[in-house]
Amino acid sequence: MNKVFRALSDPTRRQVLQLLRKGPLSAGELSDPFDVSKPTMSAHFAVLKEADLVHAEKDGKSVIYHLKLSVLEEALLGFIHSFDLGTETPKPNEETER
Amino acid sequence: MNKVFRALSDPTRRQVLQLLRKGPLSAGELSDPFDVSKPTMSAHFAVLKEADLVHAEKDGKSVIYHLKLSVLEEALLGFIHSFDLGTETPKPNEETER
DNA sequence: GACATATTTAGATGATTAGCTAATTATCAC
DNA sequence: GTGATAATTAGCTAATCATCTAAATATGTC
Repeated sequence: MNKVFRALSDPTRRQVLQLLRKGPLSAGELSDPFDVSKPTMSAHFAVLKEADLVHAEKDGKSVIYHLKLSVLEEALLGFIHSFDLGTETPKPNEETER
Repeated sequence: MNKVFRALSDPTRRQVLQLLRKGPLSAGELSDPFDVSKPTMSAHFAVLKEADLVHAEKDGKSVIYHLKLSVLEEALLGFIHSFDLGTETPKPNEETER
């Protein structure tokens, strides 16, 4: 969960996730709209993968990235719900990592 | 919105927000549970303030911090909803900052 | 095998970040 | 005003981060 928020802290990575809304895209296709080098984009993909927000699948010369919407939703909605004080399980404290 | 995600990327800051769930707390009270120096916590508060996630109010010698739940919700739910493609207003693209 | 294409790894750099201690500012109580 | 308490600012450091170019690793085509 820490990794999810860390991954989401970069605008480029958030935009990559948005691009994946409509369906899987290759690393190249995902990189095209951005004005940064391929290696830089590759590093962004690695962060998203590490956070389990995307799944990478090799297809010939390409690598196809799939959005893992459920992971994104669980992290964000889970966090938001922890503030609702009523819709939430009596889980008084979590997130003591660092 | 970029600032919100940036602010949320740190576990300490997320925990500060959690502490503020039940009501306003002073800088000192917010710092107590953490094993870092007061100045460091003060810097965290500044980031949260900058993201508009908290409101600071001076009260005598103390500074009382209030959670701005609406800002948090709008940012996170807004982002999540942009993936739902159906529950969402036709706002095709946003977040082009950086 | 030689070449082209797609992506990642290696290695370096400048900027940002979280952390600290020491000093400063603000407020309250005598 | 002195002294105590609460919080922030100043100044520094080590670690992390986003970025780059060049090189390496597939994979497919001829």
